[in-house]
Amino acid sequence: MSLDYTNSIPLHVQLKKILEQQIYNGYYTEKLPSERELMDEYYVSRSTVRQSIEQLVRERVLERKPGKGTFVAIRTINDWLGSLHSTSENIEKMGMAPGAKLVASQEIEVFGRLKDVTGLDKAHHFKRVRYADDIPMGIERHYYPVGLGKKLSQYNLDQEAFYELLEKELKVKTFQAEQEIKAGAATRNDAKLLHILEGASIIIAERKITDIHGDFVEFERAHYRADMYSFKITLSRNSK
Amino acid sequence: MSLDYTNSIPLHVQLKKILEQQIYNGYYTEKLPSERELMDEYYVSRSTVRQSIEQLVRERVLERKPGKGTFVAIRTINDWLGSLHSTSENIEKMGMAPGAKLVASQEIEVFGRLKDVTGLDKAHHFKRVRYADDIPMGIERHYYPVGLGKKLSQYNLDQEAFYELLEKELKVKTFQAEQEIKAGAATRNDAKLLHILEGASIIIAERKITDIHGDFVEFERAHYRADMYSFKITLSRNSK
DNA sequence: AATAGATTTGGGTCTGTACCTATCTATTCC
DNA sequence: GGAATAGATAGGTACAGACCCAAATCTATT
Repeated sequence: MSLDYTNSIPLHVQLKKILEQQIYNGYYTEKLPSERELMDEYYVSRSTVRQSIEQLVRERVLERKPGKGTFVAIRTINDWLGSLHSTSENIEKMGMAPGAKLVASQEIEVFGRLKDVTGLDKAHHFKRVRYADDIPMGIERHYYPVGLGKKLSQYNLDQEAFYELLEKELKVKTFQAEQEIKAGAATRNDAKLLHILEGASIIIAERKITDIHGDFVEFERAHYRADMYSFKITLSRNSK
Repeated sequence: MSLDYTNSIPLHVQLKKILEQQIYNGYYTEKLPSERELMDEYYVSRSTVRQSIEQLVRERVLERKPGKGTFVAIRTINDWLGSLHSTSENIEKMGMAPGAKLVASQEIEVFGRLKDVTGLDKAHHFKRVRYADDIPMGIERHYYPVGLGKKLSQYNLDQEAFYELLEKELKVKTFQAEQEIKAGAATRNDAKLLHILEGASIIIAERKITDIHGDFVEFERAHYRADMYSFKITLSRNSK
């Protein structure tokens, strides 16, 4: 691929798109050519190359290491989801051991709201209980396309793995997450699993994750004990 | 103020800091000098000036307008808080009219957790009920340093104003917000105001806002009806 | 064989220059 | 008076060259 000099689209924008593509297509997975090499490859000046790369660094797609080179930034899904998901770390800070137990894994028919959100007819459903030490803290229900679910079900899910599996083992390229946080009351079933009273307050987090192409990857609905779980977010005026 | 050429701190970083200072000190409130003027003022090249400005544009402190100039970006507090606070807009989208009613405004002694968070002994406390059409939706409790509270209490707070007042009238330069979202149960008092049953699920949002110097500005604790209110957040891998 | 020093490679900073397009204003010509 | 045009101003793009720091590697001396 090469740049179109007659096009009115700035060269650094064109180059940025090309590099981005090559990264997401897996052509570059680690180290990129040096800035000077890219100059020669695309017949542009170093500042143009640098402008393209700067963009991608800003968007956290690339990382620069002085003296070494420019690298594809490998951010785990938890890195960017982490800004929200934080409270499981808090549990660790409190000196408690986080854990999880798989209580269900099956293919199901999908209908209602779940069908609207996911766009699926059938889904693979995983149900896990989350623990802090031995205290049940929340119930997580994960829904995946059947193909993906089948693959996932071959792993041992009695751990904190899910997202790591998606990324590292199954090479799913997650991209965007929409999250909604609300409150509700525990059903009888919830209550039993969480060792709380039926009707007690729970905090409900729903999350839909899509990949780079906008395709559905996962829907999660989690019910947490209100007395054990909260979400923390820090916002800053200049989003440094 | 001028740049230190002997210093090992890059010129564009030094310049950035100077500009940032001047903005936050109110020296620049609208239009900045042109890039070429800044070149002459600080004896640096245009690209260095541009680098400094680019940084600030990225952090949403400045805005560039081709053919016009570079301007201080005037973002209201709701612009950046908005990424979370969203559901009051949802109510508007549902065709309902948002409203508020002040039910208390007084100076109080502060203790316990509130004292820890705010670092105050006394505070001014405002209590408001939020409505969607005529349905009570949430109770907001705002706590301010007494001086600020006194000023605020002179305005008509039976509206959606608070943050606009802080910014436009009182010129408070808010900067950072820490927000925590959890669930809880309605107290008898809550229940009465919200027209729900005692013990019903509510969603609790606590927010602490500090200014540029890290000084405390506001603490808010809001109780929303779980069936009327939720928080939505969209996260993206490359935070474009 | 070990280590101090030079070399190479790579990003970081900075200058100067040139020309582009967007905006606004003042002037000129119907 | 109103439309077309020419400047002036401001940011946007792009190039070339120079020199600085960081990291890794090679090399020569101890």
